[in-house]
Amino acid sequence: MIEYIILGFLMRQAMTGYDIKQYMGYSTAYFMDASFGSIYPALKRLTEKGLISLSEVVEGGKLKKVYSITNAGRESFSKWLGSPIEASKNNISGSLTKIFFLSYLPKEQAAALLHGYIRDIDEYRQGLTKLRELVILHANGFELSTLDFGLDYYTFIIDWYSRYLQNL
Amino acid sequence: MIEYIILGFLMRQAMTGYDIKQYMGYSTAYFMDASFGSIYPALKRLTEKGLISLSEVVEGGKLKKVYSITNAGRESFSKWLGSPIEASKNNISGSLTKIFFLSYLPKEQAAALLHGYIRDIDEYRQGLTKLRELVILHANGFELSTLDFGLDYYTFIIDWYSRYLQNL
DNA sequence: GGCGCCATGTAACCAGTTACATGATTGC
DNA sequence: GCAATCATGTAACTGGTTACATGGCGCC
Repeated sequence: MIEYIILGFLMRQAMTGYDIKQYMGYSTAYFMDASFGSIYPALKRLTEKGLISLSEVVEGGKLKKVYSITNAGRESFSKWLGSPIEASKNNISGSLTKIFFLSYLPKEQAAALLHGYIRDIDEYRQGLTKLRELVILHANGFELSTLDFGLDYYTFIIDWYSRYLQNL
Repeated sequence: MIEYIILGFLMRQAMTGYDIKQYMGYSTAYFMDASFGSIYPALKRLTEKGLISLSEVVEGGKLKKVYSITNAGRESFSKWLGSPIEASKNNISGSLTKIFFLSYLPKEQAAALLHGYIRDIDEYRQGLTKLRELVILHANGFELSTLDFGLDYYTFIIDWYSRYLQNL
């Protein structure tokens, strides 16, 4: 996940590891805020894979490693961005990360992606309704309400993304 | 987390590791579904800590390890259940796990817990509103909408738990 | 005799976080 | 001179998952 966020950031401009952390702080922070302990190793891995490249710069006496995305990196990022959003798990971060970078996807492809996500969530919600019939036989009120939260929650997600899709 | 779920299940009745997995499948599965690879080691740890105890039973030729919660375990569980629900992170599972076991908490304490959670989420939501003013200066529409999702999402959470609190 | 379920467990892996270590620059 | 911020990095830990290994029972 963190690797794709980094690629996404580098799509806009070259950055250092420190910059990336800073930028996260006032952009994706609320749904995704990685630590240096995951950013620096991720930059290392991405460089080894050839998806980004670095140039070492000395600025104000400090050594800076400025990373840029390569063509292979752009390709990898686009492939990931266009792939379906996983609906199965409580994965707000996963879906929001794609929304965040959606400007890098052609409009029709973005619409298709959201459409598929809404369909998958709806399917999952229907599965929950079936589960509810089973659970109601043995669960107490408290236990049942966690399931009802789930139903309401997925309804909210479906509504929100449907509205979002219309405004696209 | 998994350790507290196990303690919660054992509050109701003694169970084997396999039972726990089964029971999760038709109760907490949609927000929390652990694998055997985390259940068995957790049972081992809980036993070592003295929070649960086991009796080995041979039933139908199969060796079963039936686990029961100890007094220390009950105490640990109640302490955890009564402690504040973390509002800071996208932690649906965390809050739902407590809702699921809320019947083990005295009504007033349950109400206080939910009340505190709603207050914390509301505070967090206000922080997001402030962040939005900052973000709007440099973000594009897609980037901003992830933040708007956050605002709508926390509004949903607040509404849901407020309604829940009233029906308690 | 083979499939599906019951039942327990371990080893390797994963995607991160926390805490630590280092050192330079800027501003009071 | 010392605190805050800039800047990079590693080691140990965390809380799991996946895949594997083992074996017995019931049923067709």
